[in-house]
Amino acid sequence: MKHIAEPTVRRLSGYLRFLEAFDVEGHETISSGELARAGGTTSAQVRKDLSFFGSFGKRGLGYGVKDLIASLREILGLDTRWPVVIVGAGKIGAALAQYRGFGTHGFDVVGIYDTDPSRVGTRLNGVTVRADRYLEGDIAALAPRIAVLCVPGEAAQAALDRVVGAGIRAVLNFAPTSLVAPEGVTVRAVNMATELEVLAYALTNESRD
Amino acid sequence: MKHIAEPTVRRLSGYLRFLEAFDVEGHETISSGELARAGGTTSAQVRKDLSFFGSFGKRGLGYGVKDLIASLREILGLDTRWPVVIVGAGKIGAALAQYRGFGTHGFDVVGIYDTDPSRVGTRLNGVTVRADRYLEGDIAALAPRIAVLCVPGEAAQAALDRVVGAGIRAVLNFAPTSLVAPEGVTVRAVNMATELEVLAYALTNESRD
DNA sequence: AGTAGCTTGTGAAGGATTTCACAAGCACCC
DNA sequence: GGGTGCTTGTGAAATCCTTCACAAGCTACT
Repeated sequence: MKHIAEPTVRRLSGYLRFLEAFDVEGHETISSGELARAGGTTSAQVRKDLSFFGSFGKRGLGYGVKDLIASLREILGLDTRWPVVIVGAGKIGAALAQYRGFGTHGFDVVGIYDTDPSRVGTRLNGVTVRADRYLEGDIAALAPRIAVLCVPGEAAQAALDRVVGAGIRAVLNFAPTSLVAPEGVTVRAVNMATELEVLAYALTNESRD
Repeated sequence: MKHIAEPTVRRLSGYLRFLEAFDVEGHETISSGELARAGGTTSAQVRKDLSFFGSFGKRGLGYGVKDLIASLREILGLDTRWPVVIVGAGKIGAALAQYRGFGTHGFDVVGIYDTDPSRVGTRLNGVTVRADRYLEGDIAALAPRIAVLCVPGEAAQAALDRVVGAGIRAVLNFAPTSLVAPEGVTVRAVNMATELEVLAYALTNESRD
């Protein structure tokens, strides 16, 4: 398979998100133009994005909503479920653990870890917070493929090293620190400060030309 | 000013994040190569990113850490403080409101709003949750420039329309829905599902070539 | 069966971003 | 004061991504 650009994958995910809602509303088909408007892009972009993976539409008609959902789920690797561990049960970790959309999108939280004894033992959405010393053993036993880091910035690199050492190769980092990972490990960062700064930049340079 | 690509702005934000930590560690100067390693990019990219805005380094030496921090803050528009409102005081809204990094990076939460009477009146990090009917009036009075949406997906578009109607032109959306905004309004989305799906895609296609 | 009206899929063109490569500049040392 | 070793800043080249534009294909209708 040819290499696919990350922005393309992101857009596919967005299309899927919209299609799920569109399906619930009872629509049977959708055109690339409608999908584009919802995804903030152009119809040509939508068709090009999809064309990397095959041809899913009917000319003159558009795309079958349910079919396209199924195709996108398969493309994104969502036709299997993904076990996930959350490292850090503070505010953000706890909020994530209780986020229901997690489960409905194919991701199962199989473990939550924290160093703070006062948090260990609490239940979050059916999963009990465990002491962080069980982290490596549990990863070996439960074989999660993805780790979500919700630890303070100072602890993030150490947490990354631990989960990577235990065999994890995909990490979602909520700590406000940029992490260094070995080759072959995918790290994605969700960083409040960065998002706000991009907005601040946009506002500052509104009068750009 | 020439138009600057968003990925560039994102990287600048990342450099700033790293430099702040680097400064605390007591370093005086940094080379583009070190900055690149921390930011997961290349030294040429770092220099190119900075060159859009001027020349901040000394040949043979690198960049003065404090100087570069100051320059980046100015570039990103962080030399003034930005008042922010948070719409929705559920798990995520509450977690954000209590996130201290918010304030230390130049953003002040001046209002938090919710429709749920049981949440109205609670204090989060010094700010009292107010009923959503005050939203428009408060925006007019307090003149926040940025709104952070932490409402359920079904309510997100309506929330966006309200804050935009009240004069907000930059929005950070945590709801798992893609929103349609009028021209001139910048909307950034932080979407757990999308981030996880990008990871799932990466894992599924590990053996790409 | 033929025509009209849409919409997809896709090569080619265009534009944007990243990488390359090297001249220019600074500090330190002999 | 000239030489050495590094590092920046930046045009030019290369790569990557998006947009264009149109042939092909489907449905519905006459």
